[in-house]
Formats: sequence, C-alpha cells, structure tokens
Amino acid sequence: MLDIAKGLNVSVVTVSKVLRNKGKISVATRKRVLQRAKELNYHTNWIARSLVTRRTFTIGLLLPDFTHPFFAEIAKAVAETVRPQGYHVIISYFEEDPELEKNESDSLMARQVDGLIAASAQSNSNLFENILARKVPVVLIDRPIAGVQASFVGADNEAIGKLATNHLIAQGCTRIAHLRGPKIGIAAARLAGYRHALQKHDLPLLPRYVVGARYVDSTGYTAMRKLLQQEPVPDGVFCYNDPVAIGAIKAISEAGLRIPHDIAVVGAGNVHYSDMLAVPLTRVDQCTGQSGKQAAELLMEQIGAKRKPRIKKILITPKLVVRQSTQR
Amino acid sequence: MLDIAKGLNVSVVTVSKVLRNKGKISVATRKRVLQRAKELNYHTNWIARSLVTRRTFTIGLLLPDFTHPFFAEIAKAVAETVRPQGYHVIISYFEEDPELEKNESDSLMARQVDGLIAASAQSNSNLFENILARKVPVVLIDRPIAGVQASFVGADNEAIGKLATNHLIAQGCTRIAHLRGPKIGIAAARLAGYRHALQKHDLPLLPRYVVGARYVDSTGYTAMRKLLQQEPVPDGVFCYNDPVAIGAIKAISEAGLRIPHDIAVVGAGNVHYSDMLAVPLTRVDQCTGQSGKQAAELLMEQIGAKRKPRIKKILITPKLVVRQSTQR
DNA sequence: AAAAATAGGGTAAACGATAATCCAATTGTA
DNA sequence: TACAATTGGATTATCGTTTACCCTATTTTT
Repeated sequence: MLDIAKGLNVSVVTVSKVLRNKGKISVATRKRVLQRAKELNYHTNWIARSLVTRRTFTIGLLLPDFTHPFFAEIAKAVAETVRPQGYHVIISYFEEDPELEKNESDSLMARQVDGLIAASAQSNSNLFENILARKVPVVLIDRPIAGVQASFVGADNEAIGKLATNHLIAQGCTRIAHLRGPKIGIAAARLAGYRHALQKHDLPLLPRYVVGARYVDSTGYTAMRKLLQQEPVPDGVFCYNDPVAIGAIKAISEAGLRIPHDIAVVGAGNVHYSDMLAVPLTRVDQCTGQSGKQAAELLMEQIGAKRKPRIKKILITPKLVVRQSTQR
Repeated sequence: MLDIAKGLNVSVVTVSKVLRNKGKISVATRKRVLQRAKELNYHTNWIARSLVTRRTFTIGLLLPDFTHPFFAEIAKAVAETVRPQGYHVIISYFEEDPELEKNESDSLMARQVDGLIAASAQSNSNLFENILARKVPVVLIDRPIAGVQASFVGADNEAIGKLATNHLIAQGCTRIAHLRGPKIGIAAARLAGYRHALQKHDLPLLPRYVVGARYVDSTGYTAMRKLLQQEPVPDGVFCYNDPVAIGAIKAISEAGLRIPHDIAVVGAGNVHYSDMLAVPLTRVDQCTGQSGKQAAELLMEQIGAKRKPRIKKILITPKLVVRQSTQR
C-alpha cells in the first residue's frame, strides 16, 4: 500500500479507503489507485488487517479424524458454508485424545480464529468454558458436552431408529432385530427409536433380538451370525450403521438366506457406496452435510452478532433411502 | 504482554524474550514473568507475531474435494506431518473448477500462508508461476502441471499396473484383462504398467482385453459384463481402482463364475473397506498417506531453507495387499 | 453574502508483537 | 588496577493496515 501511495502522491489511508470502498474518495483517485494496485499486483495482507480489526475471517474446525467420511463431509459442508462470507477453515484433528484436543484448540485460539466448531472428545466442560470465557463463539457438532453453554448440532438418532424400524414394519416385517452400536449416546438413541417404533405398532420387544456389534472388525458379520441362531430367525434387521449392515448382509448370504425375501436389512449413516454392494442397501441417511451446514450457519450468526444469541440445539432429521435390501 | 510487563516493572521486550526463551534473562525475572503470564492467562497472539516475523506457521492445502477418501487421507497426513513443527493447515477445495481454484489460492496467499500444497486442476502453469514468483514454496501432489518449477509427489502408477499384473501372473493367470480408467495420465500409466508386465512374461497383449470403465456409476459392472462376452473369458482382471473392482466382482458373480477360481480380481487405490466385501479384494495400495507425508516434508524443507532447494519428483512405491479375490 | 454542509483527503495513533541497538552494572582477565 | 567481556535488560523502530479525528476547499443553504 505504501508503494501505491508513493507513486500516486496520496496517503496510505486514501489507498486503504479505496481498497475497502470506504470513506469519500473521488472517482479519479479511486481509478488511479485501483489501476496502480493492479500494476503492482497488490494483495491485501490479511495478517496486518486482522491485527487491527481483530477479526481473522478464519474459523477453527476441531475433529477427531477427518479421514472418516462422516467428518470429511462435515468439513466440506462447513468450508462451503462459510466461504461466501470470506471465511476460511483451519482444520485440526485430535485422534480422540482429549489432551491433544486441548492443545490444538489452544493453538487455534492463539491464531485468533473468529469461532470454533468441534466434535469434541472432552469428558467435561472445562475446555469450552475457557474458550467461551474468551468470548469466542463455539458450536458443538455430533457430540454434545454436558454443561457447555454452546449451540449444538447433531443427527436425530432416535428419529433414525424410528424411521428404519417403521420402514421395516411397513415392508411387512414382524420379527425385527437390531444390531446395536457401541457409542453410548448415539447407539442408545437409535435403540430407543427402534423400541419406540415397535411399541407403537404393538410388536413384541424381544431382548434377544438386540445384539451388540461392538468390535471394530467385521462387527456386523459376527453379530448377525449370533442373530441367525435365534428361533425364530428375524425377518428384518435394523443395523446401527452401514458397515455393520454390510457385515450382516454377508452373514445372511452365507447362511443361504435371501435379502430381502427372507430378511430385510436397513443400514444407517453416511456411507455412499451402498449402490456398489452385492445387494444395494436401504439405509437411513443422517444428512451429515446438513449438520455441517447448520453448525457453520449458527457459528456465523454468533460471530456477526453484537449480543450473544440464544443457544440452540438442532437435531437434523434423517432421510430414508430405499434400495433393494428391503424392497419386497 | 503489556499487562505482564507493567505489573512487573519490566519492559515488554523482556517479557517477549522470556516467552520465547531468547536473549539473556535472569532466572528471577524469568520466573516472575512466567508466573504472571499464567496468572493473566496469557496466550501468544500469533497474528501480531506473524506480522513482524513474516511467518504464519500455516500452510494452505488446496484440493479438489476432501470428502474423497484419497484427498482426506492426504489432508490428514499433511496435517500430521506439519503439526510437530507448529504448523497448521488451512484447507480449501475447488470442486475441480480452475477459476475457483485460482480465487482460493489467492485467498490463501493473502492470508500469508508459508507454503502451499495443491492437487491442482489448472490447465496451465500461470497460477503457480505467479505464486512461485512471490517466493512462496509450492508442492504439487497427485497431479503434475507441466511447466511448473515445483516439487511433485504422486503415486507410481506404472508400478501399480506392474505390481497388480505381476501378481495375477504369479497366481497362474494367463488371460489377463484390464478395466482401465478415464483420467488421462493416471490411467495411461497404469495401463502401461499392465502392458509392461505382460510383455515381460511373454503373454499376449490383446486389445479386446482392455475395456474402458469411464462412467461414474457402476462403472466396473458394465465394463466387466462387456469383458465377459469375450471368447475366451479372461481368468484375471486388473481393475483401474477399487470401486471398479467392486462392480466387476458383482458382474462376475452374477454370471455364475467364481472368484478367484474362474477369474481373479485385483483392485487398486485407497479404499479401505475391501474386507467388508462379499469377496475380500486383493488390491494395490497406493499409499496415499505416504504421498501426503512426503509432500509435507518437502514443503517444510523448502520453507526452512535459505536458498531454494532442488526440485524433486517423488513417486510413491505401491504395496500389494493380498486378499481372497486372487488367492487360488 | 455569510453560514453550514459536504467532498476529498491527510495526520497520528494503534493493533500486539519482534528485531536491532544500545547501555549500565557486574564479572573476568592481564 | 585497569581494561575487556559478559549479564540483564531498556529503547526505538517496524511489520502493514485500520480507526478516529482533523483540515481545507468547494458547494449548498438561508
């Protein structure tokens, strides 16, 4: 800017004003400045600007792992949502390590991010209380933390359970099983939705039809094999997530049963290769992108606001995607 | 820092030195400063520091789309590699739109990133020549751009083709087909590797055994069906990538043929759910993480260097992962 | 025609740090 | 004892931009 000003015999402030379209500047000087800026290939130094304006137009995104498609999709949606407002995203992941998460969030704060979106692994609210005390807006995503006075966005897991189970009922299934997942909150909510749907349709709620699929590898496969030993065998299975469903399908096929004729299968989550499977999988889409978008919108709202807006809890409504695995 | 200095009756510079472990400071004042800093909950303002040091300790990562597992893995590896050196990653994606890519890279430059890693969609070298002219180190990843004087890191696609084909040969296949992909450079290199391996083992190079799998959806499926109409039917298939292989497996199963007994199948790429498939897939792992890591290391090297280090082209050696789909 | 308003721009300070010098007091050396 | 070297720290300038305020013509209003 100094170079531009010198050559044109105007002050740096005048240049600054032109570049930001602020203040009263004649058309003539404006033109001259702009042209010279182009000639010199001038680009705003955002660091300097941020120092004085106290806004960096960056937000921090703190995730456990962004190779996981779920979080990758969130990252994309967030970046996409804030981009039109000139914001960029600084990513950071912490591998489920709360200590590392704390370090990283400190770093992000030191970099003066204007806001933070986090899918946190903290076991208590200390970290976020500190951040909020520094007046930095925070939006929690996917994982709520008790006691944190911040907005939250996540999937409506109970609705997912209901949607999947209701669909199986609508397809004529009467012996509906559930392969449940390990994550306390999420799995419990999906299970609750499953139960709720069964009750509402006066179907029996058999404990032996709910099998845990807790293991990392081929989790759905072994769980489904356990389920196949029940008498009578279920005619519909709601699987905690898509990988579990894929394992289940394998187990069912191996047992010589047909999908969906003998057993209908519903998955849930955000895996998008369902079409490539041997049996295209009916699944409940948890609309991950929506979550990311909403979180980003909430955050931007808070960043722009003078007074702290009310805290919101948003649950994203899932969507059923019907494929061959349940179409009788 | 001013607050710390005031309370202790020392200069701001002294505080600065303590906080950075620089200069000569007595143990006593050091202690006092550090304690007061903790009391006041002081955190470095990196924006201010960056302004004067001219280093932001951020790098820009410019990718087409980071929900794609390939790029997500790169992002993770990059972030992981630069973290120990205090660096953070600003992400940006451009949906294969060269114009958007240019805008985003400009933004990243304006944010004064210390370096840039890009999987670019530019059709010429202008953009990167501009960036390099501004003395910002650049490393290209996955996609080389002709005429750009920057280091490059990518998979060794010819080696991938060789590795896959040699493995099929070693398994006793003699009629080996290839489902080739659409991307010019990459697909061509893999095809070249395939041909090279065949020639080396004096196997015939039949054009009708090379089928394009160009379509987005169920690409491998239709291509494989075409292949199954050949006479004689191949006894081994090297698929351009894993999704193609999954489609191929489906087509083969439908045709009543057994894998690997009748036809052995090899995939390639970076999909990690191969184990969950009906037939666990033998594949060539292109070691995406390695690429990201190497790219990050090259970049950090350049950022640290006084003189511009020599430009390097690094090809990552692939790795064969044998599963059921080829184990006869 | 005088007063008020506006247009067009300049000045000085600040944002929160670091770099380069410099200086006084103490310590070591010949 | 005299001089040099070291210790511990202060001063001043700077990074590139914005903010708040001031100034002088010219134009508008009354």
